[in-house]
Amino acid sequence: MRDGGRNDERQAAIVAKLKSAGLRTTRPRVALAHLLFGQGDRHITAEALHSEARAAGLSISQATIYNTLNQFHEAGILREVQVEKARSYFDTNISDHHHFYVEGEGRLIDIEQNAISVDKLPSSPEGFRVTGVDVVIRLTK
Amino acid sequence: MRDGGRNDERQAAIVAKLKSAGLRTTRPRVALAHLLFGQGDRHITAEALHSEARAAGLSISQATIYNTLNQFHEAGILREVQVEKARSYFDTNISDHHHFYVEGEGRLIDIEQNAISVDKLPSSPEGFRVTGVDVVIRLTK
DNA sequence: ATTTATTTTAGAATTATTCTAAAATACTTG
DNA sequence: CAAGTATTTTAGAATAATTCTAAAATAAAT
Ligand SMILES: [Mn+2]
Ligand SMILES: [Mn+2]
Ligand SMILES: [Zn+2]
Ligand SMILES: [Zn+2]
Repeated sequence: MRDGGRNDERQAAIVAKLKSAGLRTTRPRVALAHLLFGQGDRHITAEALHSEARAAGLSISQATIYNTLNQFHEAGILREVQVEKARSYFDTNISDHHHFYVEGEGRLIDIEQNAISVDKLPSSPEGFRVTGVDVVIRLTK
Repeated sequence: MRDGGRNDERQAAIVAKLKSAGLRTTRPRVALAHLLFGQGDRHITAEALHSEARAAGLSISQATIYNTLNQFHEAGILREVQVEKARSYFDTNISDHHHFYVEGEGRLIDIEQNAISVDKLPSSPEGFRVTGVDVVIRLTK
């Protein structure tokens, strides 16, 4: 059952992504990278990713889920978003952008950076440099 | 040792604040309110407040620290700020404003609302309303 | 004063996340 | 390829912030 090599291309793209992030291409990492990066931008928690992995028939430990998410984050191919107490979201969209956060549903929605103008930033305190600007607009029904 | 009634005034102000927030004025609540509101705007964690209380000779349980912070928050006299995984900050400044967050030090610094112009907010998804706009500027040395 | 409703508390429970150290796997070298 | 070495994965325990439980203490109402 060939497909003209389309799957091989996706596979190669994932492998290249990990390689160029300085990460070894192990089976669990490649599989999780497929779930994370294979279907457009996503915002996902560790537990949700673990469920998805199990649902996909993969047997990957919880520790590996956390290790992998943290490694991807440190390697710069995932962004960590802090919107609620006690649980991190990981964002496959690493471009500069902001978020709507739907309270109760626990859902994040991207806002393009230029949809908000964060003008005239106050100057940072002496001796510090800006490592990120996070805008979260909280929503309810 | 009189002081012209200045302490009584502060005490009365605290009591009035709790009353008008619909909260009973119990001894632990009044004592914590003094620590929280008696020395200008602050950003503090539950654990830090507990330490301060002990240092001030108060014996207040951990559960009461959490209960009180949550009640003050629900009553609208404290704001809860989510900047790092696994730990909440409570902010005695409940006006609309934003924050610098100094990573590593765990310190929050207020930014007046009009020091940043969050213009042309994108319209919220159909059926939702905005309950808050949080801007966090992360800093490092 | 008595009664009733609320609050405080010690300690246990919960939950996301990290740690540990041993087994498995990936990469390198001969 | 065959060892050897470095990295990764894993089960399960540990950690840490927060919440829960249910009983004792306190506050408000009668
Ligand atoms: Mn991280
Ligand atoms: Mn709360
Ligand atoms: Zn996003
Ligand atoms: Zn503040």
